[in-house]
Amino acid sequence: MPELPEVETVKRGLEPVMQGFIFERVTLNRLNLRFPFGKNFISRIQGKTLTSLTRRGKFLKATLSSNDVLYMHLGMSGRFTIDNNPTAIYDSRNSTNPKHDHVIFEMNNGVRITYNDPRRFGFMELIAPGEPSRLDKMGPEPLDNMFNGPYLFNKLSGKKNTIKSALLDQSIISGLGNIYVCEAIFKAKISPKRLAGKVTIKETEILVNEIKAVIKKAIEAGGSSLKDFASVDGNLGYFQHSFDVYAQAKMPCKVCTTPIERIVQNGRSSFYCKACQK
DNA sequence: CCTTCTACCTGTCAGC
DNA sequence: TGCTGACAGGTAGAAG
Repeated sequence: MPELPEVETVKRGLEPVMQGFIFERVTLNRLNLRFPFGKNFISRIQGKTLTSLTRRGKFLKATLSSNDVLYMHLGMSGRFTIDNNPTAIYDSRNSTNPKHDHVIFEMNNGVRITYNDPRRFGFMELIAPGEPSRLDKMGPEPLDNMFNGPYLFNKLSGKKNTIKSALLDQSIISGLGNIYVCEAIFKAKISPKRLAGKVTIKETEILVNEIKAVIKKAIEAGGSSLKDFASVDGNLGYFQHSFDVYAQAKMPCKVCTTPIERIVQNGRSSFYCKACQK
């Protein structure tokens, strides 16, 4: 269930073993994940240096020495593991079914990176310089200064969908998923059922601050997981983190003890406190 | 254009 | 024990 903080953790884990190194061998164990790997996927990567690895929203973005960019999305269940890393500590909790090992990168430093994804909602795509990509329409990063009260208020004004739905829209803000949207609107005391266009400027300021706080805290938790386990796993951050409302149905609200409710919006679960969130 | 719905995919778990 | 159905949810594209 990787959202921005988990993808950031993965990025930090992969960077030291991939950035600046050459892809010696790329192996695909099937023709597609969610989408087909493009034609010449292997030949366009093999022999190239990964010059920089960054994150944008929930995407990993690997720039190659050819100037092609490899976009990688973990979908729901994607994870990377690092082998032949002398500092890696094997953790059986992270073991994966090898039948879902779909992509293997072998770098010229002797490190092998395996992408495993049981549900195959993830995808990898090579984009040539100047070619349009999915990231073009992506909204600002939550921690960027341009993501602020006035920006969000402006984006929400006039919108007829709910605040829950609007915050999941990656063109408004990138990187948020179901979990951190639930958590952030709880902190901001806004009901998931509120219409986006009805959120006041004052509430928007509070909401922006809570989104930044929730994301920052989760990145820090992911960072400490990475340090402890020296492995790359988008799920680690979640295990260390307990949520105020997400998946807490019927549990007492941490603020007022009212039982947390679960409702379904746009086919997704929302968890909230109907006493605290208006 | 805007919003909502559905497909995609498999592992897990509750209930019978 | 084994079956069935619900659920997890990010994204794209269709439908409304």
